Amino acid sequence: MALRVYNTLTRRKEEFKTIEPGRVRMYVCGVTVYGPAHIGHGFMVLSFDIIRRYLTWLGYDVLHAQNFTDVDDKIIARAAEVGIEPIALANGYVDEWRRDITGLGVLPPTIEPRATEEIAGMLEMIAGLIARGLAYEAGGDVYFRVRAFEGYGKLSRRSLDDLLSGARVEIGEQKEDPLDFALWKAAKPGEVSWPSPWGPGRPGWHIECSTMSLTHLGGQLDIHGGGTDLIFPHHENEIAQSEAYLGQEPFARYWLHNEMVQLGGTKMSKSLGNLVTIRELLDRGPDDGQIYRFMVLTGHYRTPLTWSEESFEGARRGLERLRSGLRGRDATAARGDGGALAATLATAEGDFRAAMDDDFNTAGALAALFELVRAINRSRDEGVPAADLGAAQAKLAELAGVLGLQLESAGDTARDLAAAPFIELLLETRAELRKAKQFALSDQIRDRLKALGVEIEDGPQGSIWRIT
RNA sequence: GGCGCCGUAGCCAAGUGGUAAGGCAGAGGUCUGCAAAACCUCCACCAGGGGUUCGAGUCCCCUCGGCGCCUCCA
Repeated sequence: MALRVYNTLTRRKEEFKTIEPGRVRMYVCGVTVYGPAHIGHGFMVLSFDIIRRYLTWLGYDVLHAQNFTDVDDKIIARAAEVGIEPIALANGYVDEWRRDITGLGVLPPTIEPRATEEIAGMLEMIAGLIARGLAYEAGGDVYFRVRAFEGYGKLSRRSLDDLLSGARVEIGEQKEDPLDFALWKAAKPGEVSWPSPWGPGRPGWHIECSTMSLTHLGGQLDIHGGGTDLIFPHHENEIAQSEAYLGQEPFARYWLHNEMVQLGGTKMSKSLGNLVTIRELLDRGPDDGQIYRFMVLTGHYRTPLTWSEESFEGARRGLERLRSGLRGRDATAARGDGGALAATLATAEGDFRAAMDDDFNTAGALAALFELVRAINRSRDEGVPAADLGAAQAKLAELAGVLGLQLESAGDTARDLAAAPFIELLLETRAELRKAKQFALSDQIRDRLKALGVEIEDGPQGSIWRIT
């Protein structure tokens, strides 16, 4: 079974084949850093983090570039409001962004280019487009000549006539055609700017992604990702610039787009102001980043995610249940055999992979993991040998890790190692007390340990404990 | 208006044409000194109406409802 991905360009699922064997070049449009990131951005980075992790697990060497747009109209406007330099404002939100996505457990991209550090490459590309007759200078601005690029509209499935009705020309712009878009914008007096052959100015929004993917990923891409709201005009324009400049197509073999997060019936966005920031989410609890990831996993990246406290709480409980599979790793007396468990293990991994191979069907992958959890828990109750149980638990943790879920609590790995023998001692003592029907004392031990963050659960094979 | 997406149980949600995964919540049961957890069992006329087909949640058309994009957007 091979991986199949939904390609926005063709509007169908296609078998995934890389340009270079074993290597994936993936460029994902990042964010404009002029405000705090919200959970819609979180959905985007989580979606592509999961895709990246899965590709890596399949054995691909994944080059993952994700940019920061750190100069544009909104940044300049916001900086003026706050009274600081645009670059300083952008820097602050870049730092905040990195903290936020770390809190979501997202792997840092391989390459994180910033627009302001790539000006030279953009100038070269713009000059090249002018030389090819696909762009022109007008009053210090440079525009892309849309009608000179034959394939314009192929990603968003729009005709030039459709576009014309919605096109608009800002005052002061000297476009040849309303459809043309800016590659370079002349600086207004006092604005942050870079020197160029056409006078001081700054890059247009779209050119940065074309340049950075060319510079850092070497031209043609395997995957180009981003939110659906970027299909038009951003990605359409990137295609025009890149294919015109490179003289080859496709710019990207697979265009992957995540849907939008909904809040209160409409899209969550900065301009509408109806948003929950990632910071707010993470500040609520140390585990809320993982819970949000679980919530994302229960749906699909191409289906809108509706945020509600109710579904978030459902995700919290679901994640807890998934984690129940890792409880009581060493508490099993050898009894029974692990044959059934081993069989489920193989089935579950196969189901997991089949689901993920089908355009990253994470909900289906989770279902396979729950199947495994149930088998593990049943086996633990039955008293399967520790080695069989451990193998199944290791596989569960591995597959969950492919989705970016950390099932072991921090305490399972490091913090409690030193305390473990003492906790075991207390459990043995308590077992004696219970045998002697000294329930007041045994309950006291349970309560006191719980207050210290150690939860005891009595089961048919003895008691197990875990750090909460 | 143009280009698209979606409508599956109280909630979230998957679903290659062959009588519906999974999670949460709920009901009953097992285990247990108690608690918690776990385990077992139960819980869907797939928005509505036509059509194609031996057979449709799945394909086609229409209606109703929700959403996105149409040069700020993840």
